[in-house]
Amino acid sequence: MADATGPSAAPATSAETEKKTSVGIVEPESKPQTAEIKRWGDMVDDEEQPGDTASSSDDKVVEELKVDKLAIDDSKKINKFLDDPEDSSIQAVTSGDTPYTSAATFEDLNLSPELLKGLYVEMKFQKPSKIQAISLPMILTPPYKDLIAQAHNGSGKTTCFVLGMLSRINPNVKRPQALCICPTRELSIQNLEVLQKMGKYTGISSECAVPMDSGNNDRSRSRPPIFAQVVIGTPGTIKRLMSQKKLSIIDMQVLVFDEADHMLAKDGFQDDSLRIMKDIERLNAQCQVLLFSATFDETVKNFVSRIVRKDYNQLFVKKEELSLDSVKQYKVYCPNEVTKITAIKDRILELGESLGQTIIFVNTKRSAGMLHKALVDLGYEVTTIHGALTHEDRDKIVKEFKDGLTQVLISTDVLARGFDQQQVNLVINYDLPVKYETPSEPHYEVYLHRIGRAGRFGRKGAVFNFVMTDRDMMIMEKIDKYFGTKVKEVPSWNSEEDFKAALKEAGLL
DNA sequence: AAAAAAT
Repeated sequence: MADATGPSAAPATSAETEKKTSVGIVEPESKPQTAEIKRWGDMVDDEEQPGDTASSSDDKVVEELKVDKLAIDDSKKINKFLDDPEDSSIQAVTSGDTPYTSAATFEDLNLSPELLKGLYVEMKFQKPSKIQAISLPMILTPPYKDLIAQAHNGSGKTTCFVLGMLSRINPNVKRPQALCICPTRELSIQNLEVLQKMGKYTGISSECAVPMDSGNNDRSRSRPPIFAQVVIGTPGTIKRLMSQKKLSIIDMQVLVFDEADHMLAKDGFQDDSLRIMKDIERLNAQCQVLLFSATFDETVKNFVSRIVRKDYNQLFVKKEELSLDSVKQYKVYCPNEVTKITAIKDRILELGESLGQTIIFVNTKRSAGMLHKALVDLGYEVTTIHGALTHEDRDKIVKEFKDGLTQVLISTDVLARGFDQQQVNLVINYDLPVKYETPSEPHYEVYLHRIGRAGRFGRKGAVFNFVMTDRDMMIMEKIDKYFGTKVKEVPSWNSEEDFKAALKEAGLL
């Protein structure tokens, strides 16, 4: 148990010279991938790492995996309407000399028959996505090392950690063995639903640990202890259950942080997350920690690499390759609030359901309420979600949207991350996401997460960024520069043709 | 003071 923690705890076989090859991640040899490029071991973290991590980065091997788009198209693309989200590089850094082989099929992963059945029958998956192919062997191969994994929005990260949790449960132990912490109630519920679907045939028990009925007076202290084998929830509730001894962590094998960059940011849930992690670590030093997100800015990246166990694996994507090609981004100049509302009304809502579903992001609850009232007063059916609503209302609004009963959802950043609704083709940034402390700076991570609500799993999508002020103009320029994109301008907010042309170009009309 | 979580 304790021997799995130290850097020296690598498996007995430690042939220094074999390190490069033994660490390798082998691409599935299925296709004639002549265009595949591999680069080995020469580039350690391109970030400047002071002395403290020198020893750990020495024994890491970096590999850049690139699959040429054409090679994929030629070979196995079945659905030509889906852009392949896999065709960008993921940078893998493995540690120690554990060999990993990329999983070409789910069968390669030694999953239980019940779990495989869940993947094929319930989830209707055929083969692992790129992040799944690379990360799952790292997650599932003993010795169980911590993993920091970045992958594109909608590329299937949830499946990675859900499979990780499900496949490590001892069915005979009827106590919590896997814990997943999420930033919002909605994401916790969504992840639990995925886990229950995927694990349908496994008999594994699971439970959500999120704040309960807000409607009544807080009698929530009478919550019973948790015996479920997998627990997914929000930090405050998890922390409370732990301190009340209603959530046993003695058997914990896997600890997952979804949206890990936010969970471990100091303006996020750093304190709660660290507390939970430390408590579990203290009782259970071998517990595997998995950190997943589409974004890790340099600060967080540096921080998280220090808090996981020394001998960890990591997968990262360059920020210039993080934007989804399948989601076309636009900016629209609107001189004032009224024109923003008119543009939504005349250019978007009037098109009706042909666009699929739409999410309109705003920066504040007040802005959400204002826009909601304006559109409802104009006679349109929109729903709105933000953190000031009751839990019941939030659940209801999300459910209606997921069931397709509502087409247009106004939201604060409560749904910016992780929310997965495949029918969302259009995202509107009614307000541009900015950093709170420095409102002239874009919030790059929030921007990327918001636009990632469209284009799930390679689907086509469009984003309209409403630009009202000079400051907004600058923010869009900074976003372009940061992500290496060139967000096109819709010439006139008042032109039906302009919008239709944009939507057509995005593949939505 | 913000989004969110929770006290």
